[in-house]
Amino acid sequence: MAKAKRILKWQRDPAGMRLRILEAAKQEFAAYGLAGARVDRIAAAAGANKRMLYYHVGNKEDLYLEVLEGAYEKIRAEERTLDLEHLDPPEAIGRLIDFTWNYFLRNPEFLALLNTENLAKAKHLKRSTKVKSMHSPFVEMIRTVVTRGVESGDFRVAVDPVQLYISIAGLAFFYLSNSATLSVIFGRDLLKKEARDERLEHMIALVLAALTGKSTAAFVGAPALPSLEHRVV
Amino acid sequence: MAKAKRILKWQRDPAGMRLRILEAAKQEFAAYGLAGARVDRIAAAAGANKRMLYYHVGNKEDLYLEVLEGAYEKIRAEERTLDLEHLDPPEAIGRLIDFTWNYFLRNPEFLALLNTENLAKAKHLKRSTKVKSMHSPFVEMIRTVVTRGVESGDFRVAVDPVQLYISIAGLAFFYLSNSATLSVIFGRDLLKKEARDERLEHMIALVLAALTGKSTAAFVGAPALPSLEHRVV
DNA sequence: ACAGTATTTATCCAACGGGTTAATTTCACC
DNA sequence: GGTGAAATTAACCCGTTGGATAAATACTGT
Repeated sequence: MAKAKRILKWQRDPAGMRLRILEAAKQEFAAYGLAGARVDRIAAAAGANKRMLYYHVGNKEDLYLEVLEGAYEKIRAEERTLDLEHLDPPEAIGRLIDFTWNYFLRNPEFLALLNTENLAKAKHLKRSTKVKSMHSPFVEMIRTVVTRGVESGDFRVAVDPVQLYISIAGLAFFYLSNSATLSVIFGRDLLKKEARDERLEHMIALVLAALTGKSTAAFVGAPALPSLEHRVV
Repeated sequence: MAKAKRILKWQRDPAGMRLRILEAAKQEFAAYGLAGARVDRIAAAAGANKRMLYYHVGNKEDLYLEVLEGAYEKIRAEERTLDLEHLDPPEAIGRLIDFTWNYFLRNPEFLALLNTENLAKAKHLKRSTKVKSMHSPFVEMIRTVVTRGVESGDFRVAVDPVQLYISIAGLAFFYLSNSATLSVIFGRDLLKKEARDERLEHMIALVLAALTGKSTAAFVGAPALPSLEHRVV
């Protein structure tokens, strides 16, 4: 019988395959956590065979660490393009908040991955050499903004940049990462457009009011005391 | 051979058993998440047999939901004893922050459970009738404080109580829940005593400064710009 | 063309893990 | 002191899952 060699059964594409595997793995780990993730599902979603994961990346935990490192690289890379140095300090902080918020919104897997890693007490991250090095520049960027703000008189207080960043990230992270449970217990959809806009305004107003001492219009104008009924929908 | 009936192999204690199972389950789910938790480990830790879980509570997910409900009940119950109504508004908010922070510190499993439930998109919580009802009073408690603060002139702004609570919780939650990864990334131990104290001060100062417009001593005096080196340790 | 290597597929398996069945022991009440 | 229900134990079942093996197929340089 003719062996029908003309029909290619598959093409080689190691680089592409690797990317598809990592992308599929990211979604899977984000959706189910490390323990809940299934290697077979990752393979299927990547249009690959399970064996390929082991060939291209390694075992489940190696795969997970690679995904995690990639996630950190991506956000820190985007942050580097923020160019806060050329804005006046309050604007710079506002922009950082805005970016952080929208990045978290656009990349919900990032939040889930961080939670997963913290459940594991960062044991994978500790093994990672890549990740540790990429944060000093980021902290320095914020420190510069704060220093400039204090010198210009825009900020009445000098805050520890790490403390400030954790606060900014926390205001956004908790809201989004826990939106499912918060929506249930407070009986309103925290992810709908108006709620998201309101949250962003609230966060910016809160942080800038504390830093500058001046109440922004947004903060004052926030939809306070919406009604006696807390279900605003 | 003598049957040695005198020696009791075990005693009945259904109520106690149930409690031990729930406590063991809480630790297990908090430590490993829902998917990572092992029914056998829970049984062992409870000093019980695996079969007992199914006898006293139900399957793994029922067990998990019961643990989760218990966790919410516990924090809301403690919050109810805060008695914020009798404090003047800034003090009341400070106290709420202080309580939230310390509760999270004392009950790290609570944070882990919430993360686990959010990974599951709150699908268990949605089935729970108990939990939804117990949050309105809590929101009203905060709303009252805010209203009083605005009326007394202590607060220059009226904030949505839900928004405010999410911010307070977020400031504490993110720091503690993510302390493992953050400690690695920023190269300093965020859980050591001084760091914890500093964080609490920072949070109170941040929120109160935003609400009252007045900079508190604590906020100004925060260990800002610790040095050019961000590793403070 | 051809050899050698890189990539992919098709199976297999041993361990694990949730859940169940059935037998055993304790205790409350008569 | 006997009896039946409640509580507990021990043993097993069976689908799942991470990982491994070996064979097949495509590509590369010569």
